[in-house]
Amino acid sequence: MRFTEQKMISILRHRGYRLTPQRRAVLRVIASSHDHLTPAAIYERARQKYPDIGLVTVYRALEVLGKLGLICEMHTGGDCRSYLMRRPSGHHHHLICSGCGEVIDFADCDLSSLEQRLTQKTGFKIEGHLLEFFGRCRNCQRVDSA
Amino acid sequence: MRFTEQKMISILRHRGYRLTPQRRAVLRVIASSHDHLTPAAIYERARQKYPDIGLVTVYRALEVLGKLGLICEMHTGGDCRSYLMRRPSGHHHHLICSGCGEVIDFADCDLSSLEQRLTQKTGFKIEGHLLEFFGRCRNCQRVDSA
DNA sequence: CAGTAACTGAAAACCATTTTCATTTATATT
DNA sequence: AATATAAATGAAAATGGTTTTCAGTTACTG
Ligand SMILES: [Mn+2]
Ligand SMILES: [Mn+2]
Ligand SMILES: [Zn+2]
Ligand SMILES: [Zn+2]
Repeated sequence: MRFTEQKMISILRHRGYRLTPQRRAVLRVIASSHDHLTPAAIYERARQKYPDIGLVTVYRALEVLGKLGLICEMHTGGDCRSYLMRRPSGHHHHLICSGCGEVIDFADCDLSSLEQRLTQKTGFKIEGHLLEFFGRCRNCQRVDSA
Repeated sequence: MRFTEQKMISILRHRGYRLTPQRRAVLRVIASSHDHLTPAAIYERARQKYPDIGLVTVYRALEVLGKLGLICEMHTGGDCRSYLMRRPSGHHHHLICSGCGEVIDFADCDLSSLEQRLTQKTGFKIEGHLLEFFGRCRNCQRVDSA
């Protein structure tokens, strides 16, 4: 389940943000892509709908969408350029292929018992977590062993 | 349990790397700090032992230490400037206070059943994971509610 | 229709990290 | 100890993603 473009627009406006053609273009790109996209990639695609859009504006749109909880970031372990991405509407995590970059979303993380233990031991009030798995997809495993 | 400076030196040399005073300085900083340090912070401290060291050299030393598995990186969820840090000698994770930045290491993550499930569902061969918790430490909770 | 705050784009600034390259140095070999 | 040499260093410049600045434009309210 994911937010539709319409749903995103209504959330945006409901929160007092203006609906500009630039934001519309960014929204459309995000809503219609099945991949996790970098800001630069979103920029490239948005330009097809709206050639005069600036990269700055894409960054600003992503910032707003982030605040609204409509996108989230992906953290690769490596050199960690934080990748912005489209987002299924709920909490989820990633399984990332270190070979080809393929990303699989998954949502069923159960860390609650671990969280409890940590809270007990440290007194921290835990508010969130970041969890990403790295590995090789089927294809890359095949190539590896060839 | 953590590596001693001596242990780190012996690993370094055993792998054919030269032992320079600069690397010695970086190693000493890392081995003697109880905190997670940024490259810049390591640079500042290393200069006290070895005033002529360059920041570039710190980066290069950290790269080598990374290859040798003597340090690892910390990923904050936020704007994700990857922080290099000192490392207890084994696999571990972080519990990070979003208020004051305090970091607590912990090692007992059991994600194997989740990993198995993912492997079965996706065919991925999972090689590693990134797990960080965010929350508020006792102090910051107190300040929050004041 | 205004009136106004929100929004935009170009350019410049930022800033952590990397690259380049000429010089120095740690180490192995005589 | 002197020598040879590949590895390591530091200054400076380059990179590249992201943010800031600022003057002009525009979406919305009334
Ligand atoms: Mn995702
Ligand atoms: Mn740690
Ligand atoms: Zn792959
Ligand atoms: Zn705190």
